[in-house]
Parts: sequence; C-alpha cells; structure tokens
Amino acid sequence: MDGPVTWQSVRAEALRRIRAREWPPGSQIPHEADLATEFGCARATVNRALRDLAEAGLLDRRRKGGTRVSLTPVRKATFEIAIIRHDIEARGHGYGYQLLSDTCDRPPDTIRKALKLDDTTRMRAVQALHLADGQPFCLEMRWINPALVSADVSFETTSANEWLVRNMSYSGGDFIFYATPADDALAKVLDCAQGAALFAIDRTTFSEQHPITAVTLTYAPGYRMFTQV
Amino acid sequence: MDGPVTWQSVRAEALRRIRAREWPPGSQIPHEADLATEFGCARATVNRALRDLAEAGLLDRRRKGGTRVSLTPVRKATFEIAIIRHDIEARGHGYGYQLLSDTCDRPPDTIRKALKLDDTTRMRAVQALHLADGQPFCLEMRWINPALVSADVSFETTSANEWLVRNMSYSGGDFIFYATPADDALAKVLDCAQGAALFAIDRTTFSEQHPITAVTLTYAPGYRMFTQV
DNA sequence: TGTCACAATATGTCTATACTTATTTTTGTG
DNA sequence: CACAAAAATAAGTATAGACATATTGTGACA
Repeated sequence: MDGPVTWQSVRAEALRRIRAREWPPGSQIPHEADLATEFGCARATVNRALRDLAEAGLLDRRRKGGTRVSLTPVRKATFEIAIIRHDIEARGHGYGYQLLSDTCDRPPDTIRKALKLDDTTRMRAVQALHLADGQPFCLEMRWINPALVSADVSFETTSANEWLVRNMSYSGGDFIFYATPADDALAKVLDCAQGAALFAIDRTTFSEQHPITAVTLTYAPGYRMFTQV
Repeated sequence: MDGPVTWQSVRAEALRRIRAREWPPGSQIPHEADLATEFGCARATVNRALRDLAEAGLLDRRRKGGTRVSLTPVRKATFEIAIIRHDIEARGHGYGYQLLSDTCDRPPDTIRKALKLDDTTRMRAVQALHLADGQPFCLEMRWINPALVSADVSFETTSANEWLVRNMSYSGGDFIFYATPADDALAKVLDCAQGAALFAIDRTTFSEQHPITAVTLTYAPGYRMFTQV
C-alpha cells in the first residue's frame, strides 16, 4: 500500500471507488485538496489523475462546481486512421497500388458543399485502387484543392492518401462511416457482386478553414475496422 | 507575443513549427529545457505542451532519445459510443424501444471465442429493437454473462445497452465496424429489403479479464456514424 | 421581489526544484 | 573485437506554493 504515490496510483484508486460505487454516479467527490491530504501527495498529483479520468469521460469537472462522477460514462473509441498501405501490410498482405484516373473537374454538389466551395471552383479528381495480395482492397475517390497541391505531384506510384498524409499538415476535418451497396462501377472495380454490402468512409480535411481534400474510401466486402479500448 | 506563457500557447507555437516544417518530419526538436528557456517558461509547461502533441500523434517522445516529429502523423478519430437512445435523440428523433426476446442459451462459437468462454457456459441472450420516430433504427443482439448480471434485471422497458452502461463498470473491450447484407431475419426486423447494406458494430466488453457482454448492433439502412477531429 | 455587485470556492495553471527512469553513449576489460 | 559496466542524457514525475479563472452563492439595494 505504501511506496511512492504516483498520479497513476491515484487514478487507479479513484477508478476503483467509481467502480465500487463508493462514489456513485452523479455524486460529488471530495475536493482535490482533501484527496491530496488523504493520499499524502501534492494537489497537482491528484489534479493530474482526475484530469485524466475526466478526459476519459468518467468524471465531470467544473471550476467551483467541483468534480462529480459522470452519469453517462462516455466510451471514447479512438482509432488510428493513417496510411492505407500500412493497414494492408498490418493485415499481413502484400500491398499493391493502381492509379485509375487523375483529372480536373467540377466536383458534384455533395463534395462542393462538404468543402464549402463556390460554384466555379475546379478540383483535381484522383481515383485509385489499393490492392491486398493483388486483390482489390479499397477504392480511393478523392477531390483535391489544386491551389494547395502542385499539379506536378504525380500519384502514379504513390497514392494521394500517402502523399497527403506525409506532405500536408492539417488542422481538422470530419469522418463519416457507413455501409453502402456496390453499384455497377464499384462492383466492377472492387471485383464483387452488384449490391454487395461495402464499408465506406467519407473524410473531409481542412487546414485553417481552407478545404484541402475530400475523399471516399470504399472497401471490398469483408473489410472490418478494428479498435480496442 | 507577450502575455502569460500558457502550455496551450507553447503547444500552438510547436504545432506551427511542425506545420511550417521548421521542424521537419522525422527531425529531432530541441530539448524541453532549451524550449523552456526560449519561451521563458518552466520546463513543466513545455512538457505539458509536448506531451499533448505526442498524445495527438504528432510527436514521438522517448526518454533520452529526445522528441522527434512523427513521420506518419497518426490521425486519431475518437468518437463517443454511449447510449443508443442518446444517439437517436441527438439526431432529433423520438426514441422507442422494444424487447424482442430474452432467453438463456449456449452462445455460438464466434461469441464463445470472442468472450473466451468454455463449451458449457450458458449465457443470457437479449434481442431488442431501438426505434427512431417509430421506425426501426438499430437491432441489438446481445449475450450477457449471467454470473455478473442478476436474472432479476429486466430489459422490458430499459435496454440492456442502457442498463449496462449505467450499472456495469468495465475496463476494456474491442470494437469491430463492418458492413453486412441484410439476411432474411434482419430485413424483416429492420423493415428493409433483403440484401440491403447495413452498418454494424460488434462490441466485446471485459472487466478485469472477465467477459461481461458481447453485442452486435445492426443499423437500419442509411445510418451514418459521424465524428470530428 | 428581482437583480447586481461581490465574496467565496474549486479547479486550472505556472514555477522552481528535485529526483526517477529508460535509453544511449562511452569506457573499460577479457 | 566483443561485450559488459558505467556515465550521461532527456523525458517522466512529484512537490510546495502562488496566482488565475470560472462559477456559485449571498447579501445589499432598489
């Protein structure tokens, strides 16, 4: 029970009390200063521990209001969305890449709206296929703001996905995950039956209010996105 | 430029340098102590800022090794998986709930493997439908460890989803997101066409090595899971 | 009774210092 | 030269003290 009091040990004890309902949901827990006295450590150490639990969604903290146990402990599933090549390699498959088309066009309304563009803007449209062991794995349909990416950059051998991750910094964006049936074109490209249930991700990326890119990733049937908490 | 040096301002400046490639990907950045001197603040403040960026995946930090800019800035999409009722209400719909069945059975192999159970264990099987404005929204197919949840608990009016979130603490688990075609039964329950592309989540929950519950949530067509970074 | 100003309070943050720990580099030895 | 022991290093963490900031509560005043 003795030994050095680390913020992790304080967090562990606080977590125990929450789980054991010694601190029931919705109730106020003792102040930092009191806990510091009880645990025999500095207030900063308690602060670190409780802040961590608050970030995890188990506590609600407010100045002057004190700290209370969250009524609805939010589970935050975080998962890493990085380079598709890594995803494929992590699954133990050989990576393949194929550029399907690279044009400049007026994006459809949905894309224009998502990126907050006006009517006239033309964008670079890149379509590419990612392969796992030679089999179609994921279709990347991307619109890129040409003002931010030089036309010299070729996506013949390196995917736009990888190039952008490595070369563009970005501040934010949003993700939409959904299931979609394979239409004619998708079925052909991904080598699956028409109407097959496909997992898809729409991602929009901004850098300080400026639209960078919008992409739809459509995965071949059987794809499973995994994460641990 | 002046004013108090907060850890947020240090983080902002570090972020700017990363984005501006003053600190290029893969390169070492100055030590905490040096940065503290440069910014005119305590090392703890720099530590807080850099730790935050490291958690966000933009920096890699190692003791003695120093801090370097991540080569593959991992995007961590975090989203909140809480109570389905809240999800429906947040979308502006009225919530409805319907218990379909509540039995005790031997779980199928896939579930047994996911929960690391032996052959003989029987589990409580609960099937329920979540409705949005009276329309089927999400089918919850759940297996619960009866050793951890009293048989008295009824899921007639409150969903197992909600009861477990509120009453069971848990330490961890994993999530799998995928797309699946609607089979006969699913199509009937979710009131959609057979073969429709459905978004689904498999979730397994443990508490200190003990399996608590495994659940499959299958959403009606058109469901979109959204998150912002 | 309403409301505005002000005091009280709990968390948020910064500082300076010290010590710990993981890891690399250097040095010493067989 | 190989390998192990020792030194150096940079981040990780703890502490006491101080001040900042948001909120809540309270009391004076109209």
